[in-house]
Amino acid sequence: MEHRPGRPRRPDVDAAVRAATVRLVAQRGYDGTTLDHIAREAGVAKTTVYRRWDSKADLVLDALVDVLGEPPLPTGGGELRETVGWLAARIGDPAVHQLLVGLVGEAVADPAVRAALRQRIRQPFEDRLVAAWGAGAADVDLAFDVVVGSLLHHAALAGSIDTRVVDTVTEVAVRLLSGEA
Amino acid sequence: MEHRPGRPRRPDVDAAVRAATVRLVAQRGYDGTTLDHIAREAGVAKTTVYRRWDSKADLVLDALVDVLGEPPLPTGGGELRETVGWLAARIGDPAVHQLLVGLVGEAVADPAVRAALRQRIRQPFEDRLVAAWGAGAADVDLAFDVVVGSLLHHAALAGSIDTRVVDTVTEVAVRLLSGEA
Amino acid sequence: MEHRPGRPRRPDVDAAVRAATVRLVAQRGYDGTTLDHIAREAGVAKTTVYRRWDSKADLVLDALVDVLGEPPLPTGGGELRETVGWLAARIGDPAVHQLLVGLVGEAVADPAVRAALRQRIRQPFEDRLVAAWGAGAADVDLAFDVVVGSLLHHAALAGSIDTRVVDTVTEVAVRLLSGEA
Amino acid sequence: MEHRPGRPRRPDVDAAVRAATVRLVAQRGYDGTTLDHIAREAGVAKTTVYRRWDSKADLVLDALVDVLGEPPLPTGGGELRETVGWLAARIGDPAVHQLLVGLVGEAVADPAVRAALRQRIRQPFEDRLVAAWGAGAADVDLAFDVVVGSLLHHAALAGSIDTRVVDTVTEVAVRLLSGEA
DNA sequence: CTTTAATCGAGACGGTACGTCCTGTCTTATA
DNA sequence: TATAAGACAGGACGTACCGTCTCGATTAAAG
Repeated sequence: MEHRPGRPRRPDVDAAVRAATVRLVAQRGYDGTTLDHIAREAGVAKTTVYRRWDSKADLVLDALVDVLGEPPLPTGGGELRETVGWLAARIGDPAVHQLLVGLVGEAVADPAVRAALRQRIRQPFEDRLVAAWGAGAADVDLAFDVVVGSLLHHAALAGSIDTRVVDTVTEVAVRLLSGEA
Repeated sequence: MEHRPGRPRRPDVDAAVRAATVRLVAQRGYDGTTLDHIAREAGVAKTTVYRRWDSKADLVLDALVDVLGEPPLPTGGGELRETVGWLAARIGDPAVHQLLVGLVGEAVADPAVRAALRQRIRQPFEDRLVAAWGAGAADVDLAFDVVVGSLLHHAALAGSIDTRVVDTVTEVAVRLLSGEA
Repeated sequence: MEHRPGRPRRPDVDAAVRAATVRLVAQRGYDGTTLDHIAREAGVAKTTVYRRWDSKADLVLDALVDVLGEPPLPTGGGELRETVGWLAARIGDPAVHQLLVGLVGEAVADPAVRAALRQRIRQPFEDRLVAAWGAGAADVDLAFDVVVGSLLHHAALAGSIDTRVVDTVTEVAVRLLSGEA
Repeated sequence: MEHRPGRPRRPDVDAAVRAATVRLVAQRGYDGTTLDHIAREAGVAKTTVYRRWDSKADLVLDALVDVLGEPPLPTGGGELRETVGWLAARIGDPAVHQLLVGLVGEAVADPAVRAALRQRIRQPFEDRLVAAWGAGAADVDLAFDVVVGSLLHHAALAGSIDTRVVDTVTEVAVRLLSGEA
């Protein structure tokens, strides 16, 4: 039980700021959301936000990890479709795809965001599937890109996500992972 | 042969500005590229750019349409794979995916960009496939989203595009369009 | 009659910003006056202020030169007392000493402000006396420092300026300049 | 011999903090000196500084009183010129005028600083002269403002203090106090 | 050959977000 | 109670970018 010197950070701030971030980005998009606005919404000074996260991208990624949740544990047979379906459904959540599409935009120009996105979003998903199914890492990466990329792009062009598309994309990814490609 | 009164527009400006846009966005990304910078690079005043395009998004879309080119005409049998493969290969061009990913980011917040992207990028592709193959518009849209979305997302997370991925994604899309889904 | 290219600067902005600066600094002091506040008060964007003046000190000095006015022209005999008395009276104006004391504070740390203060405030006064009276530049500088310094310090410690002090300081300076020191 | 409950204050802290303040303000000026910086330089936590002094101005004033020292005791005839000359010479010390000019800047906007400056800097000087010489308080105040104000202003515009100026100003003040005005 | 009308270059302008800095207050554990 | 360490609120700073505007100068066709 270690004690670091100095005043401890307020324990509720992280959650409040993340929640404000999710709420505002879902409403107004990544670029339309100001750090000043997030701070005010969370009832916190802007300096406090910058003390805990290095940048807007860092904060949004953290909020995304939080709101995304963890892939379900394998519960018997058929968990492949279950896991992939869970991912597709999560992307369907407007909060999730708004946060994600903003980060993808940053990732193009910033290798650090790129790496963080791979490690904190794609990796847990990959770990689960590799462990439970013995799938190849490269195949899982591809399936992930197909599910997330297709649905994100669909959402960007259509404004929302059609359930039929979710199902079809899930089907495609499952087939890719089953080695039928 | 119509003549509007007043000084005619310099005929070479459009091409120069588009070329500067492609070059700069490919190098520095969408957000990292300034309109002042584009204008200077093209040897033109910022006013001239805004007289011809309504906004940064409008200009970038135009530059993208230009650099993307047109889907190849059907040349006999097998043009389905040919057309889809052409699209996938074009996304592999760094200039293309840099321009596109910036626009997708804008599209999320701006319905006008959304509509323009659908009409000027996806529509020509769809028209070609529907005309030549009798495919359903909804299926073509889906295939388009899978190809473009998957590859864009792959590029965003990896920094570049792997040829193996291009091939696999093409295969998946062709299968979707062949009605085997 | 030269024409520089580009949109000409709005001709009324300089005066409006200077006036706002004088008004606000007189009320709230140098440190208590924000550039945002000045801009808003002048009905102008902050960027416009920064385009015309390099820094807060630069702007305040300009406003001071404006509100200080010019030493009176010699009108016959006795203009020595007249000129010195004019200076002392101007320092008595709250706007003048508020602006000035702020600049003196900056001058201590910033040689550029120091030089500007010497050139734009003290020089015109010195020129007048040297030209009309043949006084030595060093003596005039000293007299200037005594008048301005004493009254500024008096104002800083008392909160306002006593007329008796103005008269005595004027007397001292005149005597210094008359060569009786 | 009173004992207050709790841990006693470290006895060396006051001196260390005052010394750090003098050193840093002399080097970088009042505004250029941070309380964080002072604390670090003194090897002390910022909290400790704020427990002992109410504000930056309060601390700097205290450091100034310390570094200024006390006017010399009358040693027979001629102590008027001696006392005034001592004051003028002390202002010539860069540390003294850097600290002082910063405080004068604060005094303009803050009546508390004004009062403290009068009481802790000017009062001892006044007391000495009134007691030993029977001079009027108003005259002493004026002489003080002339000496301090003139030299401070001279230093601010010139960057340093010329000895000739110190002598002349001393002379002027002595004459003012001798009732020859 | 003058008028008319639109273009171009150059740069000012409003508005808004950025990320940094500093003061003074606070909250812990430890002495 | 003092201290070290550091979190926190609040607010100013100066910079950057977008899209609009206002000029003078240019260029062609129309009168």
